[in-house]
Amino acid sequence: MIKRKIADLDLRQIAESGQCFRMVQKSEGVYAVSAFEKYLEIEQKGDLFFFSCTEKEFEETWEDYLDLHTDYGAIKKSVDEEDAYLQEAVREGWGIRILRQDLWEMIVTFLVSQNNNISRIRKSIELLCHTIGEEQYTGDGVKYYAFPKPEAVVRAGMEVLSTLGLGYRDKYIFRTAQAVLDGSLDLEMLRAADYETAHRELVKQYGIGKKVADCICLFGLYHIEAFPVDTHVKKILETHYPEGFPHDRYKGYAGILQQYMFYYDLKAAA
DNA sequence: TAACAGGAAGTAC
DNA sequence: GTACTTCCTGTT
Repeated sequence: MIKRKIADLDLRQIAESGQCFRMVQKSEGVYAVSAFEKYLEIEQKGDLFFFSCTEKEFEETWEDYLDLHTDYGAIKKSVDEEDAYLQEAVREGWGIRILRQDLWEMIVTFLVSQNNNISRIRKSIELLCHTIGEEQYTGDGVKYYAFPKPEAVVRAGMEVLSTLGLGYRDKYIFRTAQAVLDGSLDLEMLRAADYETAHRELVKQYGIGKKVADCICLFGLYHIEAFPVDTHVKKILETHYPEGFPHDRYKGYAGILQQYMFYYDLKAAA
């Protein structure tokens, strides 16, 4: 168990921001997350955080996962003071960060996300992990499931995938897993590529369009210049930025601002 | 109940 | 290139 004081971080906001689907609330201020075949519980008390891991694991995995090396205070400060909408969105989602999540997990997750809603996405991903993910235990004996690798997806086959309630998305996942195994989709190449190249390669894949590719670039490759436009963001842009979003002002990190806006819109709808 | 949900593929022009 | 339809299924 280690303790840290961290600014610009709120677990509830991140868990509900639609960028990750395996961070669940255990109790008031306590969240559990499974990523990179590891499991972590975090308790938040204001800007104080308690992590259920060793110093070593924190530095090797979770510090980076939570993007703690990025100065979100500076990003929020850069927001145009005249832009009342964006100011309000940032005030509402002040503790959001872009998690540095696993690429393969994000590919599958955002394939599932298409024409879908958050609660159902969460259930589908959890069922997928429970059904074909590897069963694992923490040092304290807490059981959890790792996210299934491409090998596990191919091994399961369409027979199993089709029972998971994924709808027509099951074949996208199966064929993408096959593509990773046969080398036609090279994850290492994607990790090394710049945003434009990664996006171009991703949309070649069956089931991955422009929007899903942008989500994968933003959440799976940390290309924070990627700016996914879904139906919600499209409406936001039409309503608040009829002249177009000021991409020039926020060149290189517009994706982070997209996340504040998306979360704000989600909260407004609730 | 029928429509909808953080899109993409397939088809028709 | 752009417009339109269809695709699975849990939820409301």
